[in-house]
Amino acid sequence: MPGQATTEVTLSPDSSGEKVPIPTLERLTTYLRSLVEMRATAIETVSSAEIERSTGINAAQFRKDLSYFGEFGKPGVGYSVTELENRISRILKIHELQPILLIGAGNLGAALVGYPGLEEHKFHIVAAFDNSPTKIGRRIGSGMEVLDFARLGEINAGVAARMAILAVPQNAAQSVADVAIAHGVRAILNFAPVLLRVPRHVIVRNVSFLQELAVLSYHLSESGGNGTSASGADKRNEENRK
Amino acid sequence: MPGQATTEVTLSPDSSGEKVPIPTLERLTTYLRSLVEMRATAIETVSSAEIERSTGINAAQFRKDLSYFGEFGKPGVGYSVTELENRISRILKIHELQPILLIGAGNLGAALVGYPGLEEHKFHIVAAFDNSPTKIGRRIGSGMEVLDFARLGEINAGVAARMAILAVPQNAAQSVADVAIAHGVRAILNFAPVLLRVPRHVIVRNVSFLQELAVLSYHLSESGGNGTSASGADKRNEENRK
DNA sequence: TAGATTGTTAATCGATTAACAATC
DNA sequence: TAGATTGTTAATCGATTAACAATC
Repeated sequence: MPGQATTEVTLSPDSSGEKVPIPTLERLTTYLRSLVEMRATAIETVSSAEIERSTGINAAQFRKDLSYFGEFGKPGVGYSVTELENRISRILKIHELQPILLIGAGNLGAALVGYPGLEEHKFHIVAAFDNSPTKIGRRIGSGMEVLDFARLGEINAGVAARMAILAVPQNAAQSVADVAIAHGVRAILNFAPVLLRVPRHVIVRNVSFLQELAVLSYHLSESGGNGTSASGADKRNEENRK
Repeated sequence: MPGQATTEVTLSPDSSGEKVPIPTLERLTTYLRSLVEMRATAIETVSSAEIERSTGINAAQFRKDLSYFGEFGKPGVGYSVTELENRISRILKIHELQPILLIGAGNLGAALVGYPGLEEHKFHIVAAFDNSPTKIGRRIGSGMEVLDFARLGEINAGVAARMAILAVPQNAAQSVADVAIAHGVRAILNFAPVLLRVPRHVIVRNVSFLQELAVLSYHLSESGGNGTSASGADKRNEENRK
């Protein structure tokens, strides 16, 4: 159970001294989304069984996930929607604006700047960079000017962002990451299909459309022309209506 | 080991009758990418140790992953780069063009149509749909016309795509998915932050930027505001696992 | 042959789920 | 109180990794 070979942060993930599994963190956003919806519908209290119904995530899983961070509910009653929402936001550090640098202002970069969910969750793209003269000076999203990538250091000295989104071509990704890291970036969301080599204190998450499509493609061929069903894709996609 | 409570496809994932883990499928694309690069460098043979170096994925993991699909290498020698590349492509059914419908022609949709990796891996977006009059008739990517979503059935009767990418707003996602499924779509890559309820024979994969950012945000706060790294300056990397 | 590297089994590690005592 | 639902422990399930006999 406790420490083994790995890096071991042991900064107390919150209450218990246990390391929080990544899948747990991923699910927290799902709970959050559900809670926001419930609040919008003026629902005040929610049980783990109701969370299961609305998110597809097992109720025991939900309770276990929360247990890494303390106690949140009242036995026999459930959870306060607003309180739980607040606490999860704090756990994920998205209760306050989180400044982010966007590097790469192509189609994908533009899509991200315009993505409505970001601001809603307090993720704030504070600057967009590109190194192409045809893009520098143009505006993407709702009026954000694309800056010369060469100015990243100068700009980040002011805004002090620790997160960056890399939406650059494969061959540029590593060198761009190096520069970003040199100027204080410590967490990278990488859209380029490359293994980024980074110092130990930097965290990288990769998003790969191709990977997702390939998994679908495989299952499509597996379940054959007939409908044998491929057991669970990702979530629990049972249920139908209509 | 063999059958238990789950759905159990038992259509032979390929050689062994075992169910292939999703993480294995995800890694196959990574291997593929690496192999393509090696072929470009005229490397003819590769060992699992070399795969580990280039992808960051454990050599035993690589061999185990392949074992679900048969035997690929020669003991003492390694794997033929081109042969392995071909076989993985076939496993993922991306050795031949895979037609895909794009639904939602906003920024994100446009980014996907323009994404160079797609065609490279034989994923072919054959039609793009939207229901907004301001988008219908316009062209995205390199000249693909945006069609009225109402025409999806008609169009898919011709192209017979089984995969769809959903890049629509949250509130439209479910109804759009229903329509797509009614017209033959059986695999969905969903970018909207919603739990899609679909019939059992349909597979969904979700891509959530927010989830990824949240995980980064959490870790950022965990590893502390100060620089934990007492050691070396900037570079000298460590590999980045998952 | 000697050295290298595979494919696979077994050991480990980690995550999910079921079960239940505690408690509102 | 009786019923509901939590938080947590224990059981299960699944995935990763190490180890090694087989073999080129």
